[in-house]
Amino acid sequence: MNFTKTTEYGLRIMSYMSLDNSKLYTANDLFNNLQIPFRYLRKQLNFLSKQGLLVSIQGKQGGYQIAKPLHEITLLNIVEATDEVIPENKCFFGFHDCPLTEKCSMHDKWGDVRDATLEILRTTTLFDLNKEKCSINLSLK
Amino acid sequence: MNFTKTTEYGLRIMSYMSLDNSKLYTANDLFNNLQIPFRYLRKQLNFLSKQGLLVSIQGKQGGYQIAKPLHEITLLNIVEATDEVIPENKCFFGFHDCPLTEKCSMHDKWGDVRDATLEILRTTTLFDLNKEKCSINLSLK
DNA sequence: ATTTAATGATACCTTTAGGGGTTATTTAAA
DNA sequence: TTTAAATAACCCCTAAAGGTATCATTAAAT
Repeated sequence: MNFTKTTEYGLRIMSYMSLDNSKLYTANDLFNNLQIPFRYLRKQLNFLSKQGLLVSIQGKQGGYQIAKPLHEITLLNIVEATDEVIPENKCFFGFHDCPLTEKCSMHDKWGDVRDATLEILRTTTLFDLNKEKCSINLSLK
Repeated sequence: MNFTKTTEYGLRIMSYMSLDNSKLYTANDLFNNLQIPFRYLRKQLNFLSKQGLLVSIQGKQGGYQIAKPLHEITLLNIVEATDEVIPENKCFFGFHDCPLTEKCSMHDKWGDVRDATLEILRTTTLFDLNKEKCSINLSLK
């Protein structure tokens, strides 16, 4: 009942980099500021680049940068890139042939929660995160 | 962004057995009606018994039965028994030292979703599931 | 008493998420 | 043109979740 570490790291990386999306961040820089194991961070930066969320620049003075305008990247984009997203019609009890047309009490209740979750992920962009004061800086040691 | 299989199975088992909580269900019976691998099902029935959610009766004519009145078992009880409990104040970005007193936009938004999720799990009992028509039967092949 | 139909206990196997190590490749700067 | 600072690629290790196999124990029915 959580995001995977990979998704969590993905959200953390992208949100941190969105604080200044014109800047080129090195893996070392991110390692020093985020609480992510170095090798795993490297692997994931690579992955996020291949997914088109980051642009990577090789060589000396290289680094990573957010690939698109902040308002074009939603949290759902990040979650989808790093994990399987909850299918829209997933049965609460995990029956793969639970017909959505047949309503059980959990279908409705759970559907509401799932929809609310997805709605937030879908409508919140990296730009939105920084509109208001965000504690990302504060939350780092 | 899902329950674990173990939690999903737990919910499935308990909800199915709540259709008739006076009945003694054998592992074989449950295997024939739920879509859970037999050996794993056996292990989990054992586990749920130790957790006090089921009562097991050994020997010929034995089986499993829900341990308490249906209205005394919430979905959260089942989730907590089979998975790590969802922390109340978990930072969306997974920073373990993210201070809740400092508000970032995600803290509020995500907090609302998390609260709604927990509220449903906490307030829905096995009794509630069967108040309304439930498609559990229909969802089985 | 013996058989039989049930659960209990335990150890093992498999897959995958998370993490680590090493060597190549790129490119700006000396 | 060599060096240094960066990313890329590849392979391996570990722990935990999910799943399997086997044998022991219980207790009703014969």
